[in-house]
Amino acid sequence: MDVFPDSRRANSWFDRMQKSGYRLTEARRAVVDVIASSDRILTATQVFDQARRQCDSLGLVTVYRTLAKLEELSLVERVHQSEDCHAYIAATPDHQHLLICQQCGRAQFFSGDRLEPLMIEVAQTSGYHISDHWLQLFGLCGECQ
Amino acid sequence: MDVFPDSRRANSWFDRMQKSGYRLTEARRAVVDVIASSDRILTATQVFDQARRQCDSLGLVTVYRTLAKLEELSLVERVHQSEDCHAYIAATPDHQHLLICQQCGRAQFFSGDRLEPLMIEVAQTSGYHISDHWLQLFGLCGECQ
DNA sequence: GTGATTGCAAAGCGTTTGCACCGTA
DNA sequence: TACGGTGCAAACGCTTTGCAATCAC
Repeated sequence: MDVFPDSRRANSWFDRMQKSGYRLTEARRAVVDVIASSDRILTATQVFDQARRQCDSLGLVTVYRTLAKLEELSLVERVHQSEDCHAYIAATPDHQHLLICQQCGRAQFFSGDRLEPLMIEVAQTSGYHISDHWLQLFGLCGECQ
Repeated sequence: MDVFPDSRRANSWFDRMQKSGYRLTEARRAVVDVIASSDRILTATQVFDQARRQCDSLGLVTVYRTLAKLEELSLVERVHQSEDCHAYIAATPDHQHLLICQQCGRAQFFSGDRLEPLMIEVAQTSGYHISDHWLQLFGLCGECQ
């Protein structure tokens, strides 16, 4: 299911964090383990609930602070949906786009959009200088159909 | 700049609201006038500040309630950006995509994406049933470059 | 040892709700 | 006149901050 074996991704994140000067605490390990191994988008509270099984002294505040650091290191990205913009998912190193199951939150990245021609056309007709784009697909995953 | 002359759009919204059983009050007129005539994305507070010039008894609560009704009638849609998901803009009747200036919030819709082939391909490789898509471009408008 | 990290409690922010008064239809 | 709409104040939920205790390095 996951391209990245769970523990391997978590370990690579620990490395990155340590190299960036962050200490490895039990609380951070728990939070990282949860997000790095999840194939679904998760809210801070969902991360908290799951990570608490592994570190029962964990506070919600630490989840927020760890998420902020992971986002800063581009290891995690925030996911926007029409009603809810408070979910997170493990990021891909290259700029890819998300496909999200609206029922269970299972998500995967895809690439291969050919938006360049459209972006050039829109830039010309609008006079805007376009620097970024966002593409996201929504639907139902195999198990939720 | 606007496809739709400001007052004409506002008036068509008043019609729609009245036909849906909503009363036309001074407060609603002020809120509608602001959003219908703006070529920028606006937060509830920005709508409030601008509409208050026209209706000085206006409360922020009424702005939220009016925005909810306009959204329900598909006259207004919520705009998401990476950091901020609290803006609104006059909607287009057909499903189009947004181009937003990251500096001033000026925005315009565009059409002509050719995402069908990509969506079919992603659906096949992922096993998802895709029902919706989101495309948004970000950059700087002519005046902000 | 020392400075980063933690959890708690409290504050902050945008948004929603309860309610009595007001104004449209 | 009836009842939908209003503004105020208070409540709400999520997130951030202040702080003293704790723990990784």
